[in-house]
Order: sequence, then C-alpha cells, then structure tokens
Amino acid sequence: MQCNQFLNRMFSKACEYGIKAAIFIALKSYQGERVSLKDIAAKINSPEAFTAKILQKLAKNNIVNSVKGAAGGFEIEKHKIASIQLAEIVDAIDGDSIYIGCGLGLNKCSEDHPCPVHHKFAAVREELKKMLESTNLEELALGIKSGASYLRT
Amino acid sequence: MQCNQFLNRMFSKACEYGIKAAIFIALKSYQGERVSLKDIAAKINSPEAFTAKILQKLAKNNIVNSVKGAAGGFEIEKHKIASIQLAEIVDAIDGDSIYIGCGLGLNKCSEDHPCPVHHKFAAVREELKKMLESTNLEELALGIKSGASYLRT
DNA sequence: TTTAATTCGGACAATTTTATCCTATTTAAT
DNA sequence: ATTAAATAGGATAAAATTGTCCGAATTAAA
Repeated sequence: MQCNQFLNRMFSKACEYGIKAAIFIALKSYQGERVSLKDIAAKINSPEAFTAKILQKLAKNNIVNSVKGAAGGFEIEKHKIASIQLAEIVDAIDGDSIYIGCGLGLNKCSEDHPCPVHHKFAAVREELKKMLESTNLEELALGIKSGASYLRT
Repeated sequence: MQCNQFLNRMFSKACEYGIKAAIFIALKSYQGERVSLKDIAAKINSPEAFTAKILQKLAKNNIVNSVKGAAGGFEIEKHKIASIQLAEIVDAIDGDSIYIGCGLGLNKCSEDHPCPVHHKFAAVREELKKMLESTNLEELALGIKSGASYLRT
C-alpha cells in the first residue's frame, strides 16, 4: 500500500521542504544574504511552486520574512534564528496537532476512555514533542555550515 | 494544510483499521468465535469494503486466518495471539520501512551523510520501533476485554 | 518610466490514500 | 441441488496531498 506515515516518512513532504528551506534561509541570513525561492528550491531539491506555498505559510507565521520585488527573497532576522524551534516550523505547516489526536483515530480518546495503544504511544509522542521543542534552527544551520550534515542527496 | 503525518495521525487510516481489526479478531478468537467483516467494521467503526482490503493483507501475511463461505469470517489461532507484535501488523499493512527512510526525505542519508535531523530523529524512531516490537496483540485484546481501553468513539 | 526579477495567490493537474461497487467464488445449511 | 452468507478481488470513485501554471503585484535598477 506504500503509505507515507511515520515509519516511511516522519513528516509530510510539505514539512520536509519547509524544514529544509528554513535551515537554508537561516544559514544564508547569518551571512547577511537574502535568498530567492529559486535558490532555495535548488539547494534543498524541492519543486519550486510547491515550495513557494510552504514559504508563504512560514512567512504568515512570522518564521521567515519575505521581500517582494527584484532583489527580493526570503530571510530570517539573525537574532531570531536561535529561538525558532523545529516545533514551530512543523506547527506552521501541519498545524498544532501534537497535543491532540488518537493513535488509532478514535474521536474520543483520553485517560478515561483510552484507545488500546493510548499509553504506549503517549510516551513516544511525548519524546518526539520534546525533541521538536528542544531543537532550534540555529543548531541545524550550524550543522550544515560545518559540513556535519546535508540538505540534499 | 491539514497534513496527516505523525503529529496528526501516527498511522495511516489503513493501519489504524488493521490494528483495531486485529485486536477485535483476537478478542473473539479467545472466545472461540470467528467474526465476519461486517461485525468487525461495525465494532471498530470502519468502512467495510476498505477494511476488507486490509484484512486481505493481514491474511496474506498470516496474521489472521480468513475462512470463506457461509459461517466464514476471520480468526486468529489462540496460541499465536500473544506472539503477534504490533510491529508485524504495521509491517503487513505499511511495509517494512521502519529501518529505512530519512526524516527529511534525502535519498542518501546515513551516519556518514546525515540530514540535519538525522540523529535526533533516529532516537525517537528507535523508541517507536522498540515499542511496536514489545507490544503484542494479547495485551491489547486483554485491555479491551477488561474495559481498560476501547475500540471506538 | 520601463524593464526585469521577484513573491503572491488563484486555478488547475497529478498522485496517493481512502473508500465504494460489483461480480466471482466458496461453503454451510436447507 | 439450491440457496444464502461469506470472503476475494478487480474496477472505479472520492478525498487529500503533492505539484504546476500563470497572471497580478511589487520593487530595484537601468
């Protein structure tokens, strides 16, 4: 069935592109450079028009600044980079749903009325949440800068 | 964008239905009862025809037995119930992809050439994997039987 | 002021996932 | 044998996600 859930893909494609785009923009912003959609899509290996939609979301959520017109592009204020959590990017693109939703899709699932996997998954989800909230854009950008990690292929 | 990834939905719908169906079948099998697709769909609140496809996968993966004809239905051999891991059900439906795939969709992502979130996500994924592999159908079915957990609403 | 580079945003298209329909096949019971 | 109750499975449809196209708006620079 080739489903694209957690085991296959931790994030939606939109999220993947959004995270990588934000990292690249942060990296360039540290160098005082503004980057165009075209450059971003090329660097992170993503479809340009689709990436544009995602950047619009990041802009509307005040994660990146967009500048229209010639010599325009995207940037992030340097002083903000270290304070932007991975969780914020994910929330901007996928919505703030880390706190809600049942692992098995029950409409009503709580401590009082749990689904069969409620407690077991709560632990994993909590760990993911903590990780997203304790990871910021700065450290991810520094990883790229130092050559410790990569944005494509 | 309302994407249906981890934060929204840990599993695909297909997986959700498959897990719940397996739990219900296990529960009934303990009582020596075989259950029909119709009963399963009603109890787990899932679309019948779609659930049928998923049960076919579980049957082909030898997780459940299907019996055709009048008085047919689905069942799981009692002695197997405790040995069926959640991970097996997920694998049967979504494929064995827990060990592969990059959090950010890189084609090549490894210790040598990691994506920016490689190490952070590896930890979370590993925990999920362990949880799936250490949870079996029996305990989930017993939770339902004892009233400690629920399959719907 | 014109041009070129750029983002914005609406409409549309392709793909994947989810869901439905219908016929064939199997099997217990009459 | 016939019938009724089931699963199997192919074809199709609907919905969600992903991806594309294009004109409008904006802005720096010639």
